Amino acid sequence: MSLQITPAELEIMKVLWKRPGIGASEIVDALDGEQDWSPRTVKTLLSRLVEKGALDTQADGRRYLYRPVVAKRDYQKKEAGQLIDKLFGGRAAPLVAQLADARGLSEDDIEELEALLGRLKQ
Amino acid sequence: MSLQITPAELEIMKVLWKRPGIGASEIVDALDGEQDWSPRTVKTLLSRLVEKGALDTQADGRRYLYRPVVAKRDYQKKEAGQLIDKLFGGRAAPLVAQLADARGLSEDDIEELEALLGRLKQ
DNA sequence: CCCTATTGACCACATTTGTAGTCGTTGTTA
DNA sequence: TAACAACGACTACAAATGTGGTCAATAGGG
Repeated sequence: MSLQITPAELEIMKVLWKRPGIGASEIVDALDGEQDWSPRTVKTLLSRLVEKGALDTQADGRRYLYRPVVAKRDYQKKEAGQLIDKLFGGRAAPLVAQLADARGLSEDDIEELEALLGRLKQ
Repeated sequence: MSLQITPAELEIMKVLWKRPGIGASEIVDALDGEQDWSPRTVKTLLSRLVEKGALDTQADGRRYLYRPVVAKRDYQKKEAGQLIDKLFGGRAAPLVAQLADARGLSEDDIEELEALLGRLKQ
C-alpha cells in the first residue's frame, strides 16, 4: 500500500483533514474559490482516493460521508521524509538551510525552532 | 516554463549535478547499480530533459555532452518551498518539527541547526 | 403523485510518465 | 574495406493523472 496521493487528490484530502465526515457536495462547496473543478471531477477524485485506501466511506442515506484514513500528520511526515531522502541526502539540516535561504524564516519561526531544538537536546 | 522534473528524470539530474558535461554512456554507467534501466530509457529521459529545458547540450563529435541548466541548489529550494506551501501552510517550523519526529535529528543536525539559527538571528 | 436535482457507478479521453524498440548514420575494428 | 557497434531521432505503448461526461436510482419540492 504505497498510498500515492496525487496533487489534485491532495486538495481533497486537505478539505477532509479539516472537516472529516462530510459528503461530496460539502467538499465541492469547500473547494469553491480554491479549485475550479466541476463537481464530477471532485467525485472522481473521491472515488480514486477510496480505491487507494486513503479515504473511508460511511453510508448516510443515499450518499457517502468521507473521512481520511491517513492522518495529516502521518502524511506530512512521509512527504517530508521523502523529500529529504530524494534531494537532501537524508539529512534535515540542509533542507532547513535551503528553506531559510529560499524564503527567510520569520522571527516566530526562528523562536519556534530554537524552542524545538531546546526540547530535543535533552 | 514550469520545469517539471519527474522522479525518473531526477535520477539523471543527480548524476549530472555531480558530473556536469558528460555524455549519455557515462550517465548510463554512473547509473549502473542505482537504477536498472536500459540505455534506451536513459536516452529518452535525457531527451525529455533537454526538451523541458532542464539540460543543455553541447556537441562533442557525434554525440552530446549534457549539463544542467538548473542548479541543484535552486531545484532544492524550489522543491522545499513547494512542500511547505503544499502541506505546511507555508511555514518552515512545522516541517522541521515533523522531520524531528519522523526520523529524529542527530546531534550533528541539532548543532548545525543551532548554528544556522544563530546566524539568522542578527 | 410527478418532476427535478442530486448521488454514486461507470465510462471517456487527452496528457504525462515509465520503459523501451526501430532506424539511419557514422566512427571503429578486424 | 566490410561488418559492427554506438549515437541521436523518432516511435510505441501501458499506466497514471487531470478533467469531466452518462446513466439509472432516488429523495424532496410543489
